[in-house]
Amino acid sequence: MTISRKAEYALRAVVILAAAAPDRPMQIHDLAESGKIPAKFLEQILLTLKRGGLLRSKRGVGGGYHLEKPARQITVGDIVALIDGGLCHLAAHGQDSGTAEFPGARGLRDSLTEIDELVNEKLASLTIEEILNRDEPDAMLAFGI
Amino acid sequence: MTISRKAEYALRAVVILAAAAPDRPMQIHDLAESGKIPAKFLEQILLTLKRGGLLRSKRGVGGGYHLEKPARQITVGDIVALIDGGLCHLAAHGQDSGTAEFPGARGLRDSLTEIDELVNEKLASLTIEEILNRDEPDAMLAFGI
DNA sequence: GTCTTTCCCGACCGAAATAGTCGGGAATAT
DNA sequence: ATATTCCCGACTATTTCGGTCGGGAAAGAC
Repeated sequence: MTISRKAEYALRAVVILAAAAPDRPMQIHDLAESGKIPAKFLEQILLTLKRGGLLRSKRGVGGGYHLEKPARQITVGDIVALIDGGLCHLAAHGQDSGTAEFPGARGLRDSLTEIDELVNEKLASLTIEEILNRDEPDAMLAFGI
Repeated sequence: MTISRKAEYALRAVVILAAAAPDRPMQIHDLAESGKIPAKFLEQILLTLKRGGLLRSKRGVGGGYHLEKPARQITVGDIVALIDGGLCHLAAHGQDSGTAEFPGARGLRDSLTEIDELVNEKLASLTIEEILNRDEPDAMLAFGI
């Protein structure tokens, strides 16, 4: 029913990276500290995000992670899909769930699917950039925009 | 991330009961068969729904379950809340999750909470009656309404 | 009464998912 | 060389999920 803790850690990490200087990579250690995320666990997560094409990494001294693409092109949906494997499903417990046929069965399936789609659309349209802008509503004003 | 199977069983059961004759109670056994739900598991579920005030039961010969109130006054949200204990939460992993403070933390929380609320509103406004009507879109026409 | 039907209800249980940890290896820079 | 940093598979502990089991208690039927 909930987004996994792992996915939430992933979101935190990406948000932090998006807020940081885009040229300087940030190390797992620092990221873990800022986000209060177990470092070794975060390692796994970042790797997944990297494999998913959201992050880029660099090894050795001065290495670390940074975003692969601009924050406006990364959505919460992307991240959750990578980490939790697929998006939210209220309906669809797969194979047999559709098998049961009783009066109202179709209506039930359809109704849940509809809500499903709503959530997934929302997650897919919510970008990291929006989240950041939301955090400091007057940030843009401060920059005279 | 998903609605639990238990909650889906509960939904099926209530939908079936709503579609059945409102005066004659229906037994666990029959309900289990119609909904393809493990009988003993269903027993647990129905009991919870009863304690939650959604169903009423009668023991002995000719006993069974029926709705406590009309289908239009029972929502999917009611059922999910009773069975899964609380509604959907994308955000809010409770105690410590709010503790982490980094740039974007608030925006992240707020964004997730907003989607949360959207889903919960949807679930809370979707009634069993609507589900049933949806199943047979022309049922009302058939009755000359 | 007593017998049958039906719900009531707590305890238990195996499998899977969750939430990590561990220990080393491979690049990269100094 | 050697320190730093990511890479990566294997392992583990805990919790949740999805049930099962076995008896008890009420309400009629006879």
